[in-house]
Amino acid sequence: MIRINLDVMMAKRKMSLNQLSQEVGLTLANLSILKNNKAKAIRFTTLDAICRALDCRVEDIIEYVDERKE
Amino acid sequence: MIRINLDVMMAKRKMSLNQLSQEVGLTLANLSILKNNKAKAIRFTTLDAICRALDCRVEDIIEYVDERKE
DNA sequence: AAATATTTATCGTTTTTCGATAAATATAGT
DNA sequence: ACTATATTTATCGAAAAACGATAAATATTT
Repeated sequence: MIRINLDVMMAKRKMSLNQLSQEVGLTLANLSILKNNKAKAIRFTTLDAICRALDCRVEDIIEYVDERKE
Repeated sequence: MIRINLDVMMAKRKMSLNQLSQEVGLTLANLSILKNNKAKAIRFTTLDAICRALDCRVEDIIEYVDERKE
């Protein structure tokens, strides 16, 4: 199971959706979808832009949760 | 910049493309493309299947390299 | 040399992103 | 309660890309 932790990282950076959408170049609507785990895929260009904007790593945004263990 | 380290993880697990494609349910060709950083996006279902098959985390597969620092 | 593994390419279909936009809902401030 | 702001949700359409199927080229190993 893949979990999106974009909300956590945004909170750590005190960044709003509005700010992030400006920096990343994604619309508010689409960022919101990603943030709430509604997206089914992601382009590497988008992931790159998010990591850059939040100055974080991939694992801060996307997490694999092994459901065999949990 | 997003870097794919699938090859490293496969080596650690001594797993061939053939094996991995069986377990993940992707064709050899498409896995090869992903492994060699030719893919431009990834579905979370695919990422999930890869992490499960290799028993690893997202960051073992996908890495953000900050080009401002390197 | 032969078998095996991997890479690269092309075609067609399906899926999904993503922008644009609008409306609904939630949150915070006065 | 009202208002402004922020976020979520939804729909439409276009563009991008995954992905399967397949085949051929290349590399690797035995």
